[in-house]
Order: sequence, then structure tokens, then C-alpha cells
Amino acid sequence: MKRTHYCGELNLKNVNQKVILCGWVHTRRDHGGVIFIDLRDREGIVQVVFRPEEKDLFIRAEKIRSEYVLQIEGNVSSRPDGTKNPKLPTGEVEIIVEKMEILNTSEVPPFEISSFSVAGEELRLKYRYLDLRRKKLKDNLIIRHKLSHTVRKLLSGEGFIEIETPFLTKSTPEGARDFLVPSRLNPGTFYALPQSPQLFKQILMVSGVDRYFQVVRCFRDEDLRADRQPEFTQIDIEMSFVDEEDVIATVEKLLSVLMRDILGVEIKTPFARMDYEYAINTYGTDKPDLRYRDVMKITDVSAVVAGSGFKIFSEAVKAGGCVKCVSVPPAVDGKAGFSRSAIDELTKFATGLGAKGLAWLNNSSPIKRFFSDGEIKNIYSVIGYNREGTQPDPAAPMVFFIADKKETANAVLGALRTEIINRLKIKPVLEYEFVWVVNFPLFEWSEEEKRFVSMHHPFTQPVDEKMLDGDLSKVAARAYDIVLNGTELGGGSIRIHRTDLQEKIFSILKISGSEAKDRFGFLLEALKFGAPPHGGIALGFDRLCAILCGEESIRDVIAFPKTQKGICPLTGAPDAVSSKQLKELSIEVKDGEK
RNA sequence: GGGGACGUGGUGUAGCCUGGUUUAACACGCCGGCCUGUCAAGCCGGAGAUCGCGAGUUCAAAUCUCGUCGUCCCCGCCA
Repeated sequence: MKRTHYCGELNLKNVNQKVILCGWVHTRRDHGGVIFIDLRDREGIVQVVFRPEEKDLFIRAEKIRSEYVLQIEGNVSSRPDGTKNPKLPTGEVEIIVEKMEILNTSEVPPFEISSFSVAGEELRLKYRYLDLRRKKLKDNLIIRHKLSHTVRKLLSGEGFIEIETPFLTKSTPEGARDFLVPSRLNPGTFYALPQSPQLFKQILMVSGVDRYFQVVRCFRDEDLRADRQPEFTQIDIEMSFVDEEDVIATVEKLLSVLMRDILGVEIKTPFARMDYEYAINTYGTDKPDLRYRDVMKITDVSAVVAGSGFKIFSEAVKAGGCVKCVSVPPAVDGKAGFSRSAIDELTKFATGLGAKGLAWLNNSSPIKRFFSDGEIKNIYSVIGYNREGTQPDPAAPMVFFIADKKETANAVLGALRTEIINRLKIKPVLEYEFVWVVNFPLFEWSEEEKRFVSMHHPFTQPVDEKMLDGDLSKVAARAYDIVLNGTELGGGSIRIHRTDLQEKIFSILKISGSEAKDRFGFLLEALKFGAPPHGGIALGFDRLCAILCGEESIRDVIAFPKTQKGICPLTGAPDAVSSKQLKELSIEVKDGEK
């Protein structure tokens, strides 16, 4: 006899049907004379009832414990009036058990499988199979599946074909640290796991594939974060004979359909666009969170404080820096205002990010005395607040200043904006806000390497080739990033499809001819054989999934994620291997090791 | 590489600042008993932690100090 239904799918339509269910014991309520068990499977929970009339069955049912695996056969019945449970989708029915088989027992789980308590993450990862029985995580995996399914369906419908690219490939300089895999057949050499299928997808364009996509695992051996795992998934897209608008339109269609089909949220297209320069100057980041509209935009007040008696400000400007600020209106701040200890904490936060200090201006600010009445009025005027006179004004915003190099001021104020929004629990005006960040510089100067490096990657086309002979910091890239709620979802560009231009970029990046040939020779070669103009994008699938699931960390949308040290508590990976394995790989075994 | 937070029965927390009436508290879970309509069942009883690990200060350390390990957040890093 086989299962006939999922627990979670039963309702009044099934009344009087004989059903066979399989599932785990979610909770049991033994009333002595009647035993209720909430039986759980992937689709949900249903109450099953053991009645004392069936004596043998009842005695066996008394032995049932949490997480036992049961198969039960019984009749679906409408619950008696007054015993219906509106909190449960199946709450109008229950199963009167006629037969019950314990398919497996279970030890007492190390933590409760419950929506009401969540164990520490390390323990949850060690017993991930139990954690994944929780509704929230199980639902996350289902949403993840729906997302990838919808992506494949939609892109296939748009004429894209999914092609698998190698996981064992070639290490390339630039970019993230590679994971390496030793080659047994070629002692002393290594494959690298791909950071992305970038070069392969470009080569597929040369092949005439025209429209490629892949939902693909990528690997980067860098430090982990809430939104960064060593292996992660991208929606990788590449198209031939297109410009920026084609890629952007494709992604807007994809994302808006996903938002509609998965969340039921209608997103208007086209999405907003913002220049990189504006984003940095106004939000202190290239991934601005626009859900808060105009709250706490960064404002430059250098001009109005340059001549002031406050030396920290005037000298910062004199030294070629700037004075910028964010302001928090009292309405947002709440009636309490910022306590001194809160200001101290924010100051610590700012200095921790490289600021020399954090100046603040309100009615009781100690720096107020360094400014003339006119200067104070002007400061408020620049941030868009009309302050008449210099009497205490309870409606005046609190203003936080950073006087520093432009880069530091922007970065610190951008982080401060996010921090204050979080601390004050400021409500977003919009739930989901997409924005394209465009007009990136092609290069940025690396102080560490004393050369220009690619901001995006070395295959990105400049807007104007002629600019490459001038000031390299002024060269704009044909690149675009898609940002959702302050998260960088992905980025792409129109690629270089001419060998001579690609070689020129490599030389600007101080990648020598021989190194370029050694590392990227196959790409340069491919470009010679009729490479079509092409471009594309890669979207962070885990990050998208996390936002749609309402999770802070991508670990909660990945079935088996790793800890911050890259460890899998479930399997214990990474682990030492035997000397035999190492010898086969021609890797030297140190003395004293097995 | 750096900054910060945390680590107390099986789980989640309190206690730590201000060392000693603490026999380390509470909730959940677990075990036993009672109970025929509960649904995060209820009532009664019980077991279970030398407070991550190590050293130090002290008459006395969960509590203070240092080190160490682990987890998490952030900077660097992530084209």
C-alpha cells in the first residue's frame, strides 16, 4: 500500500476519503484517552487522531515520539465544531487513524523542529537535514527551485539556450583568488575552478550560439560574508549583436517576471538608472538602497564651511578634501533624539571605517559656537532645511559631518546612512526598489599595485576608444550593475570583440604580451575568427533568492552552506587526505604526516 | 591581516558590569504519572550544566585579567 496524498494538501474536499499518509511526527498531544499527532511532510501538516476504541493501535500509538516516521491509513473527517484550527491550512479536517506503521524511530533531535525557536547556526548546520525540516528553510528551498525553474522557462522562451561550461578550467590572473585542483595526469599542474564562465560564454558567442544562459556554480577563494560563500550560483547571460539596452531589457523582463510569479509583486519597467558618480556622491556606495527615497542623502557643504572658524572643517577643505554630511529629521529620529551615548557609538562606528571623527550639529552641539549664525543658516539651507534665526529649533534635523578626503567622506557617510536607518528602524517607502548603476569608469588606480586595474573586468568595452590615449581615470565603461534594495544583484557589460582593442587593454593593465598570450591567448585567438559584437550579465542567484525569501544571509537559501571559515559542519570539509592520495597527485608529503 | 559581538543543562536565554546567601535561575525539550478534543495541549513529579578551553589575580571566579579555540557581523579582500 502506497501513499495516496501529501499531509499538507488535505481539506474538506477529501472528507470521507480513505487516505494513506507518510510523514514525520511534528508534535504529539497525548490526552490519555485520545492521542493527536501532527504529521508533517514536505507539503505541510495535518492532524491525525488515535481513538481508544482501537486498543492495539492505541497502545502502539502511545510509544510514538517526535520525528518518528509514520505511515498511517485512515479516513479524512471534518473536525467537530469548535475544534477547527484556523492557523492550519488543513485545520478543518483530521484523519481518524485505522492503521499505523512506524517506518522508523528517531533519537530525540538536538534541537526542536519548530517555527517558534531557532537554534544556533553552527548546530543547525551540523544537523542541516533536521534544520531543513523547518518550514521556513524548506519554503526557502522551494522558492529557490521556483526561481531557477522560472529563469530557465523564461530565458528558453526568449531564445536563450543553456550550455554547461567546464568546472575544471584554467587559472587566470586578475580577479578573485582561484580554488585549485591538482592534475594527477599532469604532475605539477593545476586546474582552477571557475570564478565565472566569463571566457567560455564569450567564446560561445564566437561559436554563433547567439543567446546563451546558464544557472551555474562559481567559485572564489576569498573571505566569506553574509552575502558571500566560496561557492555560489549565478544566472549567467550572454548575447550577440546587442548593445546595453538589449541586455538591460532582457534582465528587466526576467526580474519583473520573477517578482510577479514568485512574490506577486508588480515591478514597473524600465527600472531607474543612476550614474556611478552620482551614486557614490549621494549614497556613498555604488549599490544605493533607494527604498528610503530621499532619507539621508549625502550633501556637500564644503563651500559654506570652508571659511568658518571651525578649523577641522576649513582645513579639510584647504587640504583638497571636503566636508559632507547626512541629516536626520526629528520626525524620523523620533522624539528621543540622539543620546550622547548613541552619538559616541556612531562616532566609534565612523572612526572604525577610517574617519578621523564625527562632527554633529543640532541645538546642543558643541561645535555650534565655531559657526556664525549665517553659516549655520547656510548649512541648513544646503541640506534643504529653512532655519530662521538661531534660536533652538526643535524641528531642525540632526546633521552628521565627515571632513576628509572625498572617498573617505563618501564611504563613511554611506555606511553611516545604512547604520542609522537600521538603528532607528526607519521604514522603507518602497518594498523593492531596483536601480541600474551605469557610467562606471573602465579603470581604477591601484595604489597597491601602482597600476590601473579593471573596475569590472578586462573584457569590458570602453565607451570611447580614443579616450584610452588620454587620462585613463576618465575612460567610461560600457558596463552596468543591477542593484536591488542596496544589494548588488549583478553586473555586466558590452565586451571587447576585437583582438587589437583587447590587446591594448591588456597592455594598459600592464599584462605583458607574453602573459596575455599565456593566460588569455585562447580568447585573443578566438576573437580573430569573426567574433560578433556581444555583451551580457551575471546575476547573483543566491542574493536574489535571499531577498525574495526575506533572509539576511544567503546561507539560509543554500541547502548546505559553509561557515565563515569555509567549513561545512555537516561533513567536516575541508579535511586532511591520505598520503596515498597526495602521492598520486605528486604533492610532496611532509615528514611526520601519514 | 584588522575591528567588534557572542560562547552558561539537549535547545534558547538570565546571572557577569558591582567576585561570596547560587544548592547556577527561567522557558522549551526529555523521562515518569494523570487526563477523551487538543493543536506551541494541560496538571503533578523527575533527571539533566563544575558556566568553550587554558593560565593568572584572589581566602574565594560563570563573574575580573591574559591567552587560545569556535561562531557571527564588519573593514581589507571579493576584476
